[in-house]
Amino acid sequence: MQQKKDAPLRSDAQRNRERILEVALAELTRSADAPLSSIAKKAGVGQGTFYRNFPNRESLVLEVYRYEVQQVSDTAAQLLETRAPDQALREWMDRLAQYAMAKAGLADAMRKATSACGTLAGLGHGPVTSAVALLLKANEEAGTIRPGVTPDDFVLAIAGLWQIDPHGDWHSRAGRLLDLVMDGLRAGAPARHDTP
Amino acid sequence: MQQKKDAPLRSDAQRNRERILEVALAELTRSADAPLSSIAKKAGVGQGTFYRNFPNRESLVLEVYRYEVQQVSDTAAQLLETRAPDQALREWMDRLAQYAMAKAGLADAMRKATSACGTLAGLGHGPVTSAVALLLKANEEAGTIRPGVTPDDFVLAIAGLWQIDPHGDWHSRAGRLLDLVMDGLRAGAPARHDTP
DNA sequence: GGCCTAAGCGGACACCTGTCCGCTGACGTC
DNA sequence: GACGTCAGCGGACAGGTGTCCGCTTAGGCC
Repeated sequence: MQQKKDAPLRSDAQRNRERILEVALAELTRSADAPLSSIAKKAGVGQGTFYRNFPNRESLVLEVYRYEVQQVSDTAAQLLETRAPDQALREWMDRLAQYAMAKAGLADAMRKATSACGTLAGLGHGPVTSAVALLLKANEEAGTIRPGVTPDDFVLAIAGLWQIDPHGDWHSRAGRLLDLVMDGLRAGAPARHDTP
Repeated sequence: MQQKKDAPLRSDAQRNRERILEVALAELTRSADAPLSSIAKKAGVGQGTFYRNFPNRESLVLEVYRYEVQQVSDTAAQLLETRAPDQALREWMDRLAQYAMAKAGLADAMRKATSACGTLAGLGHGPVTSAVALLLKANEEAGTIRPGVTPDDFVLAIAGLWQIDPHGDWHSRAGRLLDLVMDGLRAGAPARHDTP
């Protein structure tokens, strides 16, 4: 299906793109701010080729970690199946934080992508947005959060995540932040949240 | 008093610094991402001089807008005199947002400063931190917010502010974010918030 | 198999940030 | 007012991002 967009790629172009991603994964894992030019060189392509495939660092990082991002996004639906909506949401945020901290440079890319087009359109209106929308909808319907919260609101609210230093005690800092956000979302919820 | 730190500056150095700030205000107002090198050139100083005074973009921006930042910070105390603590806090956030949006590049500098040293130490542990601490303390004592919130927590919570595009309808987006944060802070407050 | 053509290549280049270091001139001393 | 010294100067430079454009070559066509 998405072949429609990939098919027109010439075979050598395809190979180049994959080689870049391969090298990028290795280099970015080694150092989150590895020079793009060196990635291009190690992949054996020119600057031009590189930048035609990935106009900037975020787009590269986002693509490199696309699989991971997809996974996190998919988690949303799974959590909703086994948890109360609000617990699912809270837990999903934790996973998101975990990934952001684990994958060097991902948080940064997320941040830039968030502020990119003024809103989270930067994420290509991608899987993350869908996941957030899903979770918010489930919670709104269950009456566990205030009505009317948009994915955009949500992404802004957790923006602090992308600023947390992955070294240091990110876990505690992120936890406090997410608890606070969660409480904010709960405020004004129609349903009493004294779930037994 | 603070002469202690300024006095050792040689007269010509002092003049240079001021000329840089002067030019920077003009250039940054014109375009938030004016090249630092061009600011240096227009101020008639070398790169070295420039960077010795301001090691990076944020430090320049923060200094250029220091007066404004100081003003916002001072507002905290004033608001506390005439408003209930929680209203003072909420209103202060609004002012902060307003300044961040009005002064091109300030938000960016704030963001970088925030994530700089892992925590908000980047702000030089400056007036903003003090203002936040003051507001939080007043609210905690009044029982209008949950106890134990640190300035660091707060700054992380409002991090979304620095991502909002100053064009577009920042006012609405910021308002929604800050309302949410405020509700989050209120959650778990010891006092009923039906202040008469 | 040779040819055509445009998709794709890749390196030179423009521009920016931040560093380094030999030189200069401000200011205390006499 | 001459002088020595070191704080401060400033421009060259290293390194990174992103752009541009003449050349190459994959792949359809005859």
